[in-house]
Formats: sequence, structure tokens, C-alpha cells
Amino acid sequence: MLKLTKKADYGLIALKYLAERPETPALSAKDIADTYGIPAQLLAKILQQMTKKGILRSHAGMNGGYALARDPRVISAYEVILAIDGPFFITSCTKGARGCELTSNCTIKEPLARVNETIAGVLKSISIQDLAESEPPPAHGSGAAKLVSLAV
Amino acid sequence: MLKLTKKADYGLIALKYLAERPETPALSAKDIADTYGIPAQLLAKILQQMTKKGILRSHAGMNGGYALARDPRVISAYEVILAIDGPFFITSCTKGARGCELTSNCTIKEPLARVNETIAGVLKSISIQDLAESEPPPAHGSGAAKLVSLAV
DNA sequence: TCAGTATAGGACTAAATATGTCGGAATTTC
DNA sequence: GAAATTCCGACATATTTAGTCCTATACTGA
Repeated sequence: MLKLTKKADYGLIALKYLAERPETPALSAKDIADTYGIPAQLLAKILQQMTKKGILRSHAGMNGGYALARDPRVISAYEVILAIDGPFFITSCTKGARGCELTSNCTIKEPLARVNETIAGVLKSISIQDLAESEPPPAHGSGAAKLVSLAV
Repeated sequence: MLKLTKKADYGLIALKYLAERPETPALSAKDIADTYGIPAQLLAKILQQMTKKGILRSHAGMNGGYALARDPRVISAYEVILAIDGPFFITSCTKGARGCELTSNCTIKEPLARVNETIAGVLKSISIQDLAESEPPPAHGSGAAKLVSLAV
């Protein structure tokens, strides 16, 4: 159905959250998960995957957690989705990938490869910073921040 | 993982096949399925769905089958995918659809809606004719057509 | 140095979705 | 009327996604 997995969604949400709090040295998976009502262990794995790919830095122990490894302006949505879900192709068999399972000509694919590239291009053009800017962060800006997170 | 379902693939393949044979009054689901090694009953359902959406015309009985209801130039890949898989959104909750299941702000979605529109746009710009033209049809063109279909 | 808080990661279960099958009814042609 | 075909609901299976459990390891601070 051509949609992002929840894991990719969660990952993007977490990165956006981190991008909105550049002062914070690190946030734990649990903190972020609680804020959004995301299963904590699942989010932890997603953050771990992104750490392995160099999108996040991690730090164990008290007051540990995750922080962006780079400026949010140079982390693209494409990169994030790739890190979490692996390479995607709009068609089951894009040339370059393993051969098509369809016995004869699945000539549909070549024109659709163009679609694939377009999607990748748009995704590459969107940075985590863009996500963070799309709406003012809930607790930031004028006066006393209301740090009440609506967990669950 | 952001990919088309097999059903959508099958549907596009079938339409391409029909577009390549404008002379043929109708082709049965079985004919097409055998040509490509697609499960016949599954393809039949897909073709039925497209018939209901006005993409194909159907005719029961001997020598019946399916034919394009319109010029392949005015049938878009978008329309086909929509007919087969239903509306797709890159994010689970695009505004306009049912509310987001995430408790608090899933603000990721609005910037990603742009991606969604881009995908839809590209898909709309691709016609069945484009698919059919991407490669010369196996049996067509100069002289006596070789109508041997390489079943299985 | 020990308790508490985190990350790291393997193995597993559960839920959701996609894929494919079965059986039968209606329609049309020969 | 028989064969070919669409039509359609219900079911069965396979694959993928989502989420849980458990254990090990790393770091912090009192």
C-alpha cells in the first residue's frame, strides 16, 4: 500500500523531537517513547539502528541516552528510512536487485523505476530540521515552558 | 517498505498486455494469467476490481474476457493502483483520513504529505500507454505477427 | 564498590496484511 | 444444454510488521 512502516514513523518522530531540543545532551529511549506513547523497547531498537548508521550518538548509564550525531539539516528523511527499513523499491524487482520472480517479462518495472527515483529524491530533500520547523515545538519559546507531556 | 503490492503489479502488467493488443476484442483472465504465470483466480479478481472502477470492460461467456474501457493514454498508473489497493498514504495518518492513533503530536505527517502528493503526481503522469511503449510488444510491428505467447 | 539507569542485541510471540484457493452462481456463446 | 467465462463471498496460507522478553554490557554517582 505504499506507506511507511511504523518503525520509520517512530524514528522520524524521535529525531524531530531531538532536533527540537538541541540544548539537551541526551534523551533516553524511554523518555521519548513515553512522550509519544510508543512502545519503549521497540523505539530503543529503532534508535539503536540509527546509532549504528551514524545518525545518532548513544551514551549508556545514568543521564545517558541518544543525541543527534549531526546537524539536523544534514540528516535526510531518506537516510532515516533507509537505516530503519532498509532499501525500498516501488516494484518487487527493480533491476539491480535480485532477479524478478515473474517468469516472463515484467516490463512494468522500468517505467516505474522513475517513480522510485522521484520518491527517493523528495525524501532526500527533506531534512530532520524541516520536520522540526514544521510546527513550533510544544515546549519552547516564550516564558515558562509547559513541560507536561501527555503520556498515553 | 514503500512498495507496490503484487496485486497492483499484476494489474499493471495485465493492462499493459491489453494495451499492446488493441485489435483483440477481449482477453480472458486465464489467458493473461497463463502468459505471465500469475495465479488465474487472483488475477480474475483484480480485473474485476478494475472493471468496477471503469478501467476495463468485461464480457462473460465464450470468447469473452476483458478489454480496456478507455484509451490507454488516459488510464494512469495512479488510477490503477488506487482501484486495486485503495487509497494510499505514505504516513499512517494523513490529515483528512481517520485520526492519528498516536496520542500526541505526530507532526511528522504534514511535511511528509508533500511526499505523498509528489508520488501521486508522478503516478498520475504515467499512463498505461507509457508502460506499453517502454518496450516493443513481443508480437507487433513489421509483417506477420508472431502470436506465440510464451506461457509459463 | 554497588545500585541504578541506560544502551545493545538475540530470540520469540502476536497481530496485521498480503497472497492465494475454493466453491458456487450468473451470463453469454455455440 | 454444455462450455467458457465473469462475478463474488468465504476461507486458508504465507509473509511481514509490530511488539515483548530476557540477558548482557556500559556508565554514573553516591
